[in-house]
Amino acid sequence: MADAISLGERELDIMTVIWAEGSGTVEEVRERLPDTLAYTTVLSILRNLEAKGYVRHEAEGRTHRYYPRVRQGTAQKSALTRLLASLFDGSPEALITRLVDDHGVSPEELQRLAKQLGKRVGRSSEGR
Amino acid sequence: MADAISLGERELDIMTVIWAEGSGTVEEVRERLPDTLAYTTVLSILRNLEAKGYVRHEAEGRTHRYYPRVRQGTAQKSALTRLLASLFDGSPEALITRLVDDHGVSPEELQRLAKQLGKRVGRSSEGR
DNA sequence: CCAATACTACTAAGCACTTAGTACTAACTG
DNA sequence: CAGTTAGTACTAAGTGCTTAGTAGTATTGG
Repeated sequence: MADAISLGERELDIMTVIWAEGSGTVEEVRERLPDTLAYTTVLSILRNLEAKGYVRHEAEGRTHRYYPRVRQGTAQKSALTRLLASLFDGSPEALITRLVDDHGVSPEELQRLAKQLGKRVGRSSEGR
Repeated sequence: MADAISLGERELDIMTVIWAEGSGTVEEVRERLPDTLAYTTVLSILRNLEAKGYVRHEAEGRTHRYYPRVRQGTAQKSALTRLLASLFDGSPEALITRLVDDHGVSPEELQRLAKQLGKRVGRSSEGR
């Protein structure tokens, strides 16, 4: 698991904004966060994320614009791998069963989704 | 989310043993952990878990035997809820798609699972 | 040019989880 | 019954994430 992505809660909030918008300055990110944080807090977290290699920045006038260096899909994969290993004994089926039982996914929807996914071609492992 | 369960990595390791075995003394848990930890470390974590209400203990001779007070299913639900909200925009479909793309679940298996789940009756949110 | 403004860099404190040592207590053994 | 052993309680230090303040730098307007 060379590139396992591990994010704290706030870090994830911020990455979510960056992923959704494609990029962002400190102020732009700050505005879009679900909770109000100090400018310097957002900056600190962005710098941490940069130190971990999850974002990079470019100077834009006198401000810095931050860009993602990892894809959301990669983070999703990492998080799912961790969750499967830790709580579901590595069984995706157990996880899906729980989605059906607890998260409002009906077997009918699941079937529809299965058909739809079956039609797609050669996408067996995207991620990178 | 009244009963959201939040566990650290080691705490989860230990809960996993307790769930799998049904109960355990400090030493029993320690033996079954994936990594080697000091006896006192395992005890500390169990006591933390007890303080959070996730396990309880009974005296057994001169040792303590720890029992789960929350079900693994409850922890699975909490973890999935958190993951869905944080990385999948609340979309179970997006999560399942990622399982298919990255975790070796074929659309055929998914379809089989959907059928199987469809046959079950009235289990909309059970747990064990 | 100088002051105001808009940022970034540096620093640090708080919290939760992890880890484990030391001290204490109860039970068994010779 | 005293020493050894097994186990728990108490204490504390380390780490990483979160949060934000203060100081410094660069741009811009008068």
